[in-house]
Amino acid sequence: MDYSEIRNRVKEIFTNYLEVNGNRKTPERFAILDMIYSIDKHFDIDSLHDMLCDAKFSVSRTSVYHTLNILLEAGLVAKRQFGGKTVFYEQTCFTKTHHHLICTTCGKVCEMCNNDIGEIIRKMKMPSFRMASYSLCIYGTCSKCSASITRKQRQLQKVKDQAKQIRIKTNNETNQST
Amino acid sequence: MDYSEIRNRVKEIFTNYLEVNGNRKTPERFAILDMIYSIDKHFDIDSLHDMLCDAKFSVSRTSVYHTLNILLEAGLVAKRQFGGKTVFYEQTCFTKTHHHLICTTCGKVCEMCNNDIGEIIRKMKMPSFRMASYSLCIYGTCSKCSASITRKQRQLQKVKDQAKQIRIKTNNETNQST
DNA sequence: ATCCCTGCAAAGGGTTTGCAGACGC
DNA sequence: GCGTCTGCAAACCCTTTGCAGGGAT
Repeated sequence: MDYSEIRNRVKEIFTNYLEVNGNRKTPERFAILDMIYSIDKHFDIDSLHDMLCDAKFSVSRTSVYHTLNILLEAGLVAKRQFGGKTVFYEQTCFTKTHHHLICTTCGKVCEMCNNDIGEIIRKMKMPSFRMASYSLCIYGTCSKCSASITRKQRQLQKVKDQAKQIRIKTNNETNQST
Repeated sequence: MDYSEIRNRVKEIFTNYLEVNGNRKTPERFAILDMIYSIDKHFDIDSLHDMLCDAKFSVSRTSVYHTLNILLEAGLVAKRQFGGKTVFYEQTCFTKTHHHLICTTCGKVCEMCNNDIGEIIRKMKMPSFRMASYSLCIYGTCSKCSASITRKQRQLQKVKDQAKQIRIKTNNETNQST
C-alpha cells in the first residue's frame, strides 16, 4: 500500500470514528492526522506542532492535545514513553510492528523490526485479557556511548596506574632514604 | 533466596555503589531501598512516600525523588510508564522477569510471567547495541471491562431494537390509516 | 440556530531546583 | 571541619481546563 492510499484510508477510518461518536469533522483534526501519517517515526507534541506551523497550518497546542486524545481512542496513534520526561506518539495503522532500543546514556531511541517476538506475544496465553496492542522497550547502551564509556574507563585506569607508579616510586625513595 | 537475604544483598550492592561513586550512606537512602524491596509489585512515588511515613520513617518527597534517581542509576530499581500520567517503579534484583498487562479502559495493571519471551529477546541480534534490560507492556481490555463493554453494547442494541419496533409499528399504523 | 470546537490564558500537578541547616566522612 | 544530603518552599514545565468567539451540522 502506498503513501497516499494509506493517508486516504486513515482519513476514512477517522471520518467514520468521528461520525459514530458524534464528533465534528474539522479541518484541524484532519490536518493533524495527515501530518502524523507523514511522519514515519515517533514524535513528540512540540515537534508535531512545529511541523504543522511550518506547513502553514497553524493549529493551537490545545487542539493538538485534544485531537491526539481522540486519535488515541480511535486507535490511530499510540502513546510511547521511553523513560524520559518526553511523551512520544506514533502512527499505528499499516505500519510495520517494531520495537524500541533506548540508550539510557544519551537517550537516543532506535527502531528495530523482529517478527518472531510479535508472533510469540500474540500466541501467548493471557487469562481473561483481550490484547489490543503491545510495546517492547529495550534499554541499554548504544555503540557510541559504549565506546565513550570504554574510553572514560581506560582514562580512569591510566590515572590509577599513574598514581600507583607514583606510590611505588615514592615508597622506593622512602625505603632508600631510610 | 529468602526475603531477608535479598534485602541484605541489595543493601550490600547499594553500599558498594555509593562508596564507588563517592555518595554518602545516609539512613534515609537505606530506608527507601529497604521499603522498595519489601514491595513486590510496581509502586508510584506517592505510595512509597506514604508507606515510609506510615512505617514511622518520615522522609521528604525530595529525598525520595533523589534516592530513586540514584537507585535507577545503580540499576536497583526500574522505571515503568504504562501510558497514564503516573510514573511507577519496581525492584529489579532477584526478581522474576515479568510483563505487564494494562487495561486501557480501567487502567488496572497486572503482572504476567513468561520465560519464552525473555529468552527470545536476549537471543535477538541488536546491531551495535548492548542490552541491559527490557520492558514489555501489553495493552488491551481486562475481563471485567470486556464484560461491561459487552453489556453496554447489548443495552445499546436493545434501545436500537426498541426504536426499530416503534418505527415499524408507527409505519403500520400510518399505512392502516391511509 | 444549536452547541461543539478552536485557541487564548490561566490553573493544575508532578518533578526539579535553590538554599539553609544537619550530618556523614 | 569539609562537603554533601535532607527537607522546605518556590520554580518549572507539560498538560488540562475555563471561557468567548467561530464554524460544523
